[in-house]
Amino acid sequence: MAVNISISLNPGLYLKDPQQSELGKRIIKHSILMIDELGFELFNFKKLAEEMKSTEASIYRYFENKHLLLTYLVSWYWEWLNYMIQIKTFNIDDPKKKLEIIIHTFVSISEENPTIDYVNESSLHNVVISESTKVYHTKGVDEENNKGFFLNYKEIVSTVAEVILEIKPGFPYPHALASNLYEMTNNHFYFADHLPRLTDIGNKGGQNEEVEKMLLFFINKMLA
Amino acid sequence: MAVNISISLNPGLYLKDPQQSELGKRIIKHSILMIDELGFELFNFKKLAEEMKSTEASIYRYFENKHLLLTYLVSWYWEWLNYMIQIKTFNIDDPKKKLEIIIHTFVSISEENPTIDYVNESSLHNVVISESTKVYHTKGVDEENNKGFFLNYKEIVSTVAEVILEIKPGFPYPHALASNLYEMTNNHFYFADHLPRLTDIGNKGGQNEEVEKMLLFFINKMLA
DNA sequence: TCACAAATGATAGTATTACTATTATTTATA
DNA sequence: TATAAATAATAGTAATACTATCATTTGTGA
Repeated sequence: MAVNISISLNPGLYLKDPQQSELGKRIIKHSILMIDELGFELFNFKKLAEEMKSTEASIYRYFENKHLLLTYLVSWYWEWLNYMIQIKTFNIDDPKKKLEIIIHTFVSISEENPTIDYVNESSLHNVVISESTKVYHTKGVDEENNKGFFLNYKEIVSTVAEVILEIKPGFPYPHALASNLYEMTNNHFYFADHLPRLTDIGNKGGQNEEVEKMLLFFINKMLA
Repeated sequence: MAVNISISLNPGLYLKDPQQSELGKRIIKHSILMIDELGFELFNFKKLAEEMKSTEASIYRYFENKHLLLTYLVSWYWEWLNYMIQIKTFNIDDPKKKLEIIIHTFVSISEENPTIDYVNESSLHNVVISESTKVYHTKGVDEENNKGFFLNYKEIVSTVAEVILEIKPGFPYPHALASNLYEMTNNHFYFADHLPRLTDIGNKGGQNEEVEKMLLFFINKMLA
């Protein structure tokens, strides 16, 4: 069975929808791999063009610049995460169970069955962990926010916040706890790999389980 | 009384100690103001040189590049935070009280009496809030970490983690909770200003108090 | 106060980056 | 099979991120 999922994203992010053509899909595929490998600063459209045997000019027909390409990729991740959360919590009634599933999804999303062949989910998660804060830490945030570029992130937070309120009606910081759970996940994967003294997660195997356990511990305390 | 505090930082961060000369101090002063105003991406040494009536070449004699300058400024902030925490918790015995003082310091440090005339503490705090994750989210993290560039951050986390363990011996995630408290502070100031749906903090006045109250709520739950 | 070194300024130059423009060629489609 | 659309090939520009060289100013110790 070939499931054809197409993640639909804010058209302001691109000049031409990359999911609608072969070249566009190759841009997505190779940019994820290259940003994962080189980091965002050393990545550029010239290198990407060489790598994927195309030209700079062709890539510029899809994305205005590398910042918007990164924003596109991260939004893709956010939307994919939303999608997985919806599916996996669909017929769960117990909000506590829902939150556990959400946390499990935060932590292990990149190990799900690959859904789309031109996206290496594991590399994309690495990109998100290492580079995603750059998406909204710029002087252009407010303008980009007005264009709706961060709605996919807000949706995640909104979903989780609702579940938190179901578990504990009247909880005073549902959005903060929600965004914090998400940010913590990425931060502590990063810290464990690069700045281990900022976390208690080990940098050997079983990291996912450790982070998941920690997040569960935190929410159990917070929502006790 | 003129107190002459000189914050001592890792010499690997600069080519020539900017705190040892007038020009160096002007670099610190104007770079903080310009990064606050323009954001890190639009900031560069040419603009800085024009602004401070010096030359690019002179600035390059102090800092290898703008990334290391930002790292220097953020380290300055970390060390200043360390210093304030030491002073303010010096003769406090009760660890619970200590943690409350630490949290108050996280939140309101930029409103302390200015300590050093070439540093606008309020602008520097803005720079930290908006740009500091870029300091350690690069492909060079591991190398820079080996050079000890992030020790000042680790010291904060280590101090807070110890206090956490004093309050609750055996607490399983002291470092994670410590780094999370610090990161939350900056994140929620930023979210309140730019992405309000990711937080529950308002973007009107009294933000400091709101964030402080939230952090206190969190630690009370976590360490109950 | 002279001589010398150190710091800074002035100027120029290079490689790379981040694009834009133009024309040629290939591919899809009616 | 003609035509439009997409892509490739190529060239070019302005800005960025530096490096190099030499001139001038400033500080210092004899």
